[in-house]
Amino acid sequence: MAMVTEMGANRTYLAAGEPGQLQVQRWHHSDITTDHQGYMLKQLDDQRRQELFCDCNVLVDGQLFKAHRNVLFGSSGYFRMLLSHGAGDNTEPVNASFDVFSPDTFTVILDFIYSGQLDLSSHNVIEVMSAASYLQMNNVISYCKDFIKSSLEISAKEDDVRYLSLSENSYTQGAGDDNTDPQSVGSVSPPSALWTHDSSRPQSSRYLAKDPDLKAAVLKQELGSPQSSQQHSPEVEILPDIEPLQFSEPQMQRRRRWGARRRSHGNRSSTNEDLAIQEARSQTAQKANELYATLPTIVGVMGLFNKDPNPSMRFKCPFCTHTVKRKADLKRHLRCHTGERPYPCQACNKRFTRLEHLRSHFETIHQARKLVCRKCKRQVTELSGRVVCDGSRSYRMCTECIQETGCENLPMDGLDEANEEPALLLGVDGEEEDGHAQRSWLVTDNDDLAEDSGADLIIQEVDDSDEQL
DNA sequence: CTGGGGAAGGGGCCC
DNA sequence: GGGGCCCCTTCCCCA
Repeated sequence: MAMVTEMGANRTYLAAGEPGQLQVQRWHHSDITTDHQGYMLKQLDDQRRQELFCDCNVLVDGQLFKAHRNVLFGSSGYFRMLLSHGAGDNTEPVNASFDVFSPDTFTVILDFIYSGQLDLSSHNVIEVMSAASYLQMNNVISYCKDFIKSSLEISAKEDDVRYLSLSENSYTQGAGDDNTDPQSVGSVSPPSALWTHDSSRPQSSRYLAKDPDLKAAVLKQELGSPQSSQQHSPEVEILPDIEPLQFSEPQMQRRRRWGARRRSHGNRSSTNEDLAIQEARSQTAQKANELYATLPTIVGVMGLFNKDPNPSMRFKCPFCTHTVKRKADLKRHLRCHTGERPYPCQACNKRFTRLEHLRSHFETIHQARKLVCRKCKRQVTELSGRVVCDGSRSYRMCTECIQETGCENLPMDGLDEANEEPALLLGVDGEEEDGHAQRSWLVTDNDDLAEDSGADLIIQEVDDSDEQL
């Protein structure tokens, strides 16, 4: 038997027998496959709407939904477990009841199951994600995450390299300030979703699902839609009613870092870019607040989590599968999803999700509280070592290593760090930062610095909406 | 390319 | 509920 694959035609066929003999050919064409899958899904959806052959009754908060157990089985881990228990008896209709999400939410979920179209908006995405998590529909969770990410532009770390390259280009081209188009920077795509703009519909964004099965399922409907002629690939369309923000929080941090670097090189500007960042930050805070406002109604879930034999009240994160015992811990955890960083370091402008992280950062980076020589790693006492500054960073070095590296040859300005640091921390316009950055590898004589119990650390919990950059 | 070390981030839990 | 501590993992930089 010979198998021939024509990649170009995306066609595979199997030929049996010798030339001249009867050949059995099976051939597969992707268009036909997706066409057939879409057609079948459409048929099932029609049957559901007409309540034909429905063998599953789902009661959601008093509202009855009818569906096919095969479809639910194939779409949801929850239903897979539920239905597999009664797999032996397929004659009786299956009943399921939910009160942990609303009928509207289940309508969105069910429509997605039968059509591949997920009707997400900023108002329902949290609850849809929570319901999807409950129903163990990982693909829906993933799409909700992408929707939220794209809305908040909480970019993942995969974007770092691309962003930095953009930043480098923007900021190292001399007049980078005015040339920095927020749109160009904000166009970094979320890692698992592709966004494009439909020119026929301004102000809207289209979500391109990467799930091939989903694409196939949706293809039929797309082909049948009036817009299909404009499309080159099957897509799942989500029409967000909130505009994607221009900058994510990590992106803004990097912009700020680059901005500080530029300022330290004497290129100061605080006009359109700062305003754009301020606006974006304000929007991020607003979106986070909107998300928080919806949480109390959905995060409290009673049940078995992590195979805990004792059922207890735990709070489930609407963005992931993580559960915590305390609401306060959930609030803390949510910051890793919302991108909130309410604790800025006034010395270097880096922002943190927790006060303790800020404190740790400040003590490690700016106060040199570790009594270890940075070079030789030996213990350093106040007599055997000194604090050495490198830009905004401070280290301790033993006397021998200081002599080896030649740091002692650097000018010592007799700076009293204990008095200098609070002023530095209070500064917000970068002036102090500039002065500090110029004092590269200074050796200071202040030994009280390390033992000071953090009094130098001025902590401000900043309201993002009116923060000065 | 790889391994080590430091910094950052996140979870659990106690006060 | 907030603050803080401890522990672990991940990321990033550098040799």
